[in-house]
Amino acid sequence: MTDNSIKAVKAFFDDRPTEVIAADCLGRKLIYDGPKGTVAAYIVEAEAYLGEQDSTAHAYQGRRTSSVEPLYGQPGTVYIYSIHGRYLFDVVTQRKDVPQGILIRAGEPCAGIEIMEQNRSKHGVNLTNGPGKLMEAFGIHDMKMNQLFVNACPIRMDLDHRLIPSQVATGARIGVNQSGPSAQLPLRFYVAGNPYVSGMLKRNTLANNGWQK
DNA sequence: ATGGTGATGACCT
DNA sequence: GGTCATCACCATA
Repeated sequence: MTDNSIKAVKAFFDDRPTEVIAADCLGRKLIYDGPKGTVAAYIVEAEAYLGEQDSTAHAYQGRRTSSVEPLYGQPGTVYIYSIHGRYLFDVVTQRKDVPQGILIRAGEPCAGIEIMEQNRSKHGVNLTNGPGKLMEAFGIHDMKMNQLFVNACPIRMDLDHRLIPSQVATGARIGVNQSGPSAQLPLRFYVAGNPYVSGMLKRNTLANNGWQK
């Protein structure tokens, strides 16, 4: 976690539409330096949340309570929240006071798989094919990193080495409030055919897990 | 006291 | 393997 990588990550999460950033996260390596060792996964699914004008977003209509305050921080700020007794991991996009962000929903493990199996008591796709599962696999089960900064805390993104999806698929976001106007927007992005995408059916998986060769 | 951006296991095919 | 009802967790109010 050098100053350089902090700068790079901040630039990555700034100055582009949030949906572009979400799609560009696919294939990026998410790393966590935890107490049991280093674990990492290639991001295979991410969703964009467009803040004040997005009826599914925590900051809809400018809602600004202490719980959503991290969303108003610098690009690259970590926003962790709990739901259904799980912890979900977001990264803030856009400049300060523009409360947009992306939710990382799933990843393909690439390091520390034994640690993840231990943390999850599961194996295979069930390790990381959901937002809560991914965090549990990483061994993150509190909000200590909430409001910290990617690459300046034990969660890092490696922007130098990545996989390229053969095809990026889009769809409506999962589990969002259906009552508002934004519910059906195609702001969910995932690697087509990757078995670690949440809800991915076996019959729809592709060769090479949907990555370019 | 409340409710939500999930996950599980039972049951069916 | 796929579908669905049910679960209880914890942060916030």
